Amino acid sequence: MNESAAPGRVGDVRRRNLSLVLDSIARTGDAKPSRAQLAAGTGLTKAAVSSLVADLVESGLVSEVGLYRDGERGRPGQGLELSARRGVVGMEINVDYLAVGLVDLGGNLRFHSTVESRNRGLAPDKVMERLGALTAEVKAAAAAENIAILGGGLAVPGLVDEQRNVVVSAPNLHWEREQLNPQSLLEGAPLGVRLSNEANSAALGELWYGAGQPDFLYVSGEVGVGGGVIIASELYTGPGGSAGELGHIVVHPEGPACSCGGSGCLETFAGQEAIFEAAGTPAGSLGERTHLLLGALAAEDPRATKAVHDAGRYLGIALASSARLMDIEAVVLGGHFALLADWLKPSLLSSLERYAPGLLDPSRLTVSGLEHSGTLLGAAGQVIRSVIESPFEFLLASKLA
Amino acid sequence: MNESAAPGRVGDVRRRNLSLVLDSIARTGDAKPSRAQLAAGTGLTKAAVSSLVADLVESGLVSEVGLYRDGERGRPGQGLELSARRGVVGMEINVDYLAVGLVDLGGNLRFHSTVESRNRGLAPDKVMERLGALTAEVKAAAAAENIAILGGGLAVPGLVDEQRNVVVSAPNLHWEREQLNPQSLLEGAPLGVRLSNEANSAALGELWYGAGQPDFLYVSGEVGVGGGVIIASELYTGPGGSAGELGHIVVHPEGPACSCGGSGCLETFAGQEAIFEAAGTPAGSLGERTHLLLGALAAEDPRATKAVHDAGRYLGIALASSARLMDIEAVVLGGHFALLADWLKPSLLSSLERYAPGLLDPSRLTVSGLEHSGTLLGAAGQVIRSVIESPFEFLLASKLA
DNA sequence: TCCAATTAGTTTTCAATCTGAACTATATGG
DNA sequence: CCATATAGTTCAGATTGAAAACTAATTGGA
Repeated sequence: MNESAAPGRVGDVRRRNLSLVLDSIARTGDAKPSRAQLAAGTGLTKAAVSSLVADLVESGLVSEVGLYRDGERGRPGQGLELSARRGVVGMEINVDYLAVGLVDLGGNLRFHSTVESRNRGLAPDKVMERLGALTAEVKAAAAAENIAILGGGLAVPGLVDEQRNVVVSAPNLHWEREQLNPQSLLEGAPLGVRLSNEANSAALGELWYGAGQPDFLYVSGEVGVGGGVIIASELYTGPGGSAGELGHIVVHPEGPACSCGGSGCLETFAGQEAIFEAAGTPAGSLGERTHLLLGALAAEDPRATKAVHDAGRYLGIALASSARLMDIEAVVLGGHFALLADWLKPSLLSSLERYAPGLLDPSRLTVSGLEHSGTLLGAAGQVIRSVIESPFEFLLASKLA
Repeated sequence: MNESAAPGRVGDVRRRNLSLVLDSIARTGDAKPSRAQLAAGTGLTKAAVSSLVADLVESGLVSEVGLYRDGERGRPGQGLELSARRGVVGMEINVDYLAVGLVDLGGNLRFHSTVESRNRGLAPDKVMERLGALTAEVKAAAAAENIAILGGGLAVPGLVDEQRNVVVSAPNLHWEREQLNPQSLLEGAPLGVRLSNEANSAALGELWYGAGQPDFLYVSGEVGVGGGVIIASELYTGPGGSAGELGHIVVHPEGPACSCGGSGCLETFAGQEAIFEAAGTPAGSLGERTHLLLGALAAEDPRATKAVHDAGRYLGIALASSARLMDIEAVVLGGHFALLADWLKPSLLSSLERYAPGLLDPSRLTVSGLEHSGTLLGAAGQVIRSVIESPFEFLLASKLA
């Protein structure tokens, strides 16, 4: 007999409805709904909502925030919101910097700190030590604002094994199969720390806290070219968890060799390194080179202009193929593609028009507005969403404690 | 307040468990499980399984098939199976032929008939009329075997709007926005007739009735190059329902114009027409040209060999990009790629190794064994699966009748 | 032949959970 | 100050699966 899914129990109904109510509160956001409004919005009876909300309030996930009035007759409702006294820490390790932030359950970035750190080639232990110093700042800020830290999310620029806390491969950090211990950054946080991929987290940040649309491809141009695929408001990770590798789509059969072992990959035409080299930007720190490149573009330097133009053309080819294959109708540019968007977009759009006419409406090619905090918000948001999607487990744990 | 998902009701538990039990019976297949075995397999109690099975038997979906013995002590169990007296009709409209089949709930193809029909450019009404004549044969066969027809699935080589029964675009039939009335083919069938895409149906047929694996990309080389993406044992259709368009991945930036309006698409290198032309196969019917091409390959004709070799090379590029983007680790070749597999595979594999080394294990590039019946099985299977996934609705309907 | 052992399946009691209706609580406005 | 309106709670009733006790059917050995 094949293994099957778990059987439905009567108690599952409550699990689902707890999540439904919590999600309703989260999505209503600033409007701070009453129990009666939740009943109307979810289709549950007032009786059921009252009982569910009682559990959520008792666990501390939801707070009552005074009476709700809108000038009409009748008894006023009690406004409800996700507790502003519970937070999750977002953390990011990138090639040239470390960043941390504190996000409350409502998705507000309550504290934020970034430090430059040349992490390329540095041992994971060393990087984690530096990150630990930064998280100490977050803990202090949380204590000062009386926010309990429930857990954390740590984003890294590479392929991760979330279950085992292993960075399988982060070529731009020169990390291969590195075992991390992210829990150590937040001892005692009940939900622990979840490791995630930087491009995926940025895509989720964009989904939940940025220009949310249910379906889009997020393109992350950091040192590598990464991508995050959002379908029906969920991250598509593929069977093995590494979907969205836009940087290694083949855009020219006779293209140069790529660090991945293949050849003709998008990254060899549109990665940061490739653009800097084609533009003739001298070696230096990322910040310096970016500054120089933007300056050259502003001065209409022909070499820099052509470099970015070509990158846009090949990015257009990769997006045309991706959009056809995955049926994607919207694209959000992040990372250095966001910085270069003004110079990149014309050739990108004309390339899309040449290789997949009519497929992608130009108005649906947008630039991320979250900048670097998108990754932090997404990394923390994954933990927040996991609570919203299964609050029952959280209630159990908080009842025991 | 945002619209939310439907609230959980106590009755949902039974919906889910009915499906769980039915699915368990379906997956156990020829082993014909007893109630006690189902209880062990699903995690439900014997009492619950008995009650659920009683409903399923009453509705006619499940039959008891005598006592189950395996030489051990104790009371023998009643074997259960999906009823062999209920069936679904699979139907296929393709460029050069029409096909119908009768599939019982257990997935057995009980009757099968194909006729040549040059449908390219023919009006949908005319084609549906011919198909109607063919379905009459199926109805007669079903009556003779005392099988009640529950519904049907109709696969066409194009993009469909399943909800509205519209063929949005089937370039190889020269159909654009054609409204069909598939229900008319099976008047009175309680589940109606579901319209679907041919490549997607073939992929699902492969999943359910062929070399089932939970994750793979099915490549359908009919007149166009189509694809079906199976992730976690489900068809991935994308937000708009048209994912898997492998034929229009850009494999060469300077490639020729494609019928889709783009250029450099895989279809211009590896579509049937492109291969026939490159191989120098003279014009004629599909059957004749295929026969000639296979003959030329067997005779090691250099032009034919090179044509197929090149097609394999570009197919490899498309698969490398797809595998990277969607994290796919297995590929099943169908349609004319299955026929050409012996000559295609070498260049395809070396191309994969060049553009995405190590990504796809050569042993996971396989050829479909279902041949043309895969599409029929998949088209019918979608209706069968819809019953297995929500039997509650079916029970309700059969109780009213 | 007959009974202990074993396995299949049913019946009964109980707890969880939602619905629906009746009820209480708290506001507005004439 | 009371009619009206809206928010929220309480309680009986229905559905459902779990758990345990029960009945049914078969084998094998005394």
